[in-house]
Amino acid sequence: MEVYDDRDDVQETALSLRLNYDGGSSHLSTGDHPRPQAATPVEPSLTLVLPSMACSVSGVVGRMPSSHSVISSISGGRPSKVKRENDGRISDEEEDGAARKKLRLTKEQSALLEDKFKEHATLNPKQKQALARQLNLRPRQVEVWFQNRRARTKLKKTEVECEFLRKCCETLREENRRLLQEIQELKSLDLQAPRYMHPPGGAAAGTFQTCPSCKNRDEGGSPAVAPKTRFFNPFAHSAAY
DNA sequence: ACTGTCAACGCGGTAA
DNA sequence: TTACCGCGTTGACAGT
Repeated sequence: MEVYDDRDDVQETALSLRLNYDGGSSHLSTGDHPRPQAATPVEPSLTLVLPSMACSVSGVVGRMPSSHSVISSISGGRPSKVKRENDGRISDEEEDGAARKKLRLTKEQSALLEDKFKEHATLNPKQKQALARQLNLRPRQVEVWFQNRRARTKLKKTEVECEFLRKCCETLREENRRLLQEIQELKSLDLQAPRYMHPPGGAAAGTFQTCPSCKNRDEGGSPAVAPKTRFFNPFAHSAAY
């Protein structure tokens, strides 16, 4: 397969790096996925869309221009180590002795992948094959792109949640500060004012005076304060064993 | 030189 | 066993 780089400044470098990135046959089996197709394709069940991360490229979505039709951009760089995986299969890095170069997807490829990702965050084998054909990439590359894209989505979501929690924390801290201050103020008032108590039976006891509202109640008036609330005890409502 | 991004890898877990 | 996924990591590369 032909290789090029969409960045103008390095195009000549890329052209000198024509690697056989053919999607078909493949001795280029990568990672842990040089496997036959699954017998039962699984329909995607999840749809995740993060508009902020969607890359929109005007115009060219859906079909690659013919000039780009067999192209993935691979930029030049120093050779990396040739690695062999634990099952003996050869990774992408080993290609006629040439090291794997950093692949950069073209804008068109990225845009189409993003579009497909918006439709569904996972691909069944059929969709993967079709997309790979359409993009002139290997199915494995499409698969990896989707995996990384899901990871990015998750990371973004986590960041958003983290930010939300941070704001919640800040709000609660502020509320706490306010309540503490209120307590302080009430305490200082309490030191100046006479002390009242709410006697259980209505009778005044000890050294405390009965507060006006309790006095009112004891004298037959309607209580100024709400009756004592009963706290919900989750264990009290548990089913009998 | 440093840092962020991202394609790709390696491994463990899981479902069929 | 196979195919796939999530997760952590690596390394190339671009931008500063």
